[in-house]
Amino acid sequence: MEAARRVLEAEGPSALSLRAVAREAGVSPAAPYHHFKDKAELLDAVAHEGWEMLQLAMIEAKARTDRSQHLTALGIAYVCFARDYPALYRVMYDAARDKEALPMDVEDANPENGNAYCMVRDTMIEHGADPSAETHLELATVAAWCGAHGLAEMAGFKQFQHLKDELGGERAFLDAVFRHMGLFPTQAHDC
Amino acid sequence: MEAARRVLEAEGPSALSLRAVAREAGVSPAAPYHHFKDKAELLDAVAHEGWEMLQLAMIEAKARTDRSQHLTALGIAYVCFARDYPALYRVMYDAARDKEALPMDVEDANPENGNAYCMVRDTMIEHGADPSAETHLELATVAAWCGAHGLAEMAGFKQFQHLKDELGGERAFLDAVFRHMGLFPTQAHDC
DNA sequence: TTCACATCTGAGCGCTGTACAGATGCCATT
DNA sequence: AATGGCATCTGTACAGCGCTCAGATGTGAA
Repeated sequence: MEAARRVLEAEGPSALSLRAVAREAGVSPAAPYHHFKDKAELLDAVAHEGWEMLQLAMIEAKARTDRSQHLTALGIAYVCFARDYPALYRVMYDAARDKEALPMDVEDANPENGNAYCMVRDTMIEHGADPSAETHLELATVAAWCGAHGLAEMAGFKQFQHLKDELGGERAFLDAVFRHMGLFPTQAHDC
Repeated sequence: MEAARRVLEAEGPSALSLRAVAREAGVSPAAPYHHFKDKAELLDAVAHEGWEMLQLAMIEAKARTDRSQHLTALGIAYVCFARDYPALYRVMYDAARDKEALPMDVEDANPENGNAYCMVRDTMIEHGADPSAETHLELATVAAWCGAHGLAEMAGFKQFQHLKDELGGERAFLDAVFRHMGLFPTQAHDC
C-alpha cells in the first residue's frame, strides 16, 4: 500500500496499475493477489486511507480555528485536501461512485469524531442547526458537502484563475465561493 | 462516434475501449486512428457531444418553466442529465479534469444561448444579479455550478435514499437540497 | 521433525492502446 | 480515358495490462 501511494503521487491515477505497484514494491506482478482480491480491492484500501487523511485534515482545521468559523474551515480544508492530493481524491471518489456510496464508515483515524461527513453535520449543529429536525439537518449537511465537493473539482480549472487573481489569491477565491453558497459564514485563516 | 455512444450506454465507461468501439462499428482496431489521434481524442469528441446534449436539456428546461423558477429548473435539468447519462457525464468530467478546464466553448448546439455555463450566468442576471458587478456575478455562477455538480455526483449515493423516501421522491429531494444551498428559488415541475 | 500456512514466483491467457506497411476505392486533373 | 493523390481501411505486431494457476520458499506450531 505504501508502494501504491508512492506510484499514485508520482505518476498519477492512470499509472496506478497493479503491476506498477508490484514493481515499486520490488515483487512479482502476481504477489499483490495474495493480499487483495483484485485491483479494485487495492484501490478501495488506498481510498480508505484517503478518507482517513481527509478526516484528520478536517479535525486539524477545526482545532486551529475560531468556533464561529468552523464550518468554513472544514470547507477550506476539504478543498485544500483535494488540491494537495488530486490523484488520491480521484481514487476516493472513483471507488465511491462504483459503490454508489460515500464511505461513512471511516472512523478509524479518530473514532470520537465519527467521520468527515459526521463532522460536517456536528458542525452544523454547533452553528445553530436544530438537531431534532433530522431531515432538515441532513439536507443542510448534504448541501454543504455537495458545495465543497463541487468546488474541490472546479477550483483547479483554468477558467477561474482570473477570479483568484482578482480576489487576491486562491484562499480568497475559495472563501468567496463558499460565501456565495450561503451555507457558510466567512473568513478564517490559512490552510 | 455513434458506436462509441452505443458502447458507452450499453457497457459503461470502463468498457469504452477503442477496440470495442471498432468492433461495434464493424471495423478493424486500427481504423479509428484515421479519424482520431488517439483514444483521448475520441473521448474528447464524445464528451463534447455530451456538453451539447446538456445544453439542449437546459434550454428545454428553461423553455417549459416559469421565469421565476428558471434557476432551479437549470439545476434540476443538470442533475437529471447526470442521472440519465451517468457514463457520459463521467466521460465529460474526466476530459475536463485532464484539461483542467470546463469546455466553455461548446456553442454549436444552440449558439444564441452560448453554453451551459453562460446560461447559468444569464439566468442569474434574469433573477436580479447585477451584470455590471462582474466578479460578484461570476462567483455566484461558480457557486451554483459547484452545487449542481456536487449534487449530481451525490444524488445517486445510497446513503441519501432515505431522504428521498422521507421527502416523497427524488425530485423533492433535489429541490430540498437546492433550497438549502440558498442559491436557488424553489419548486418547479418534472424533469 | 513434520506439517500447515502465508507469501512469493514464473509462465501464460486474453485483453488493451498504439504503430506501421500495405491494400482499396474514389475524385480531380491531365 | 488514364493518372495520380488521398482518405479510408486492413493485418500484423509489440508492449503493457488484469488475472489465474501450479509450484517454490520460508516460517511458526505441533
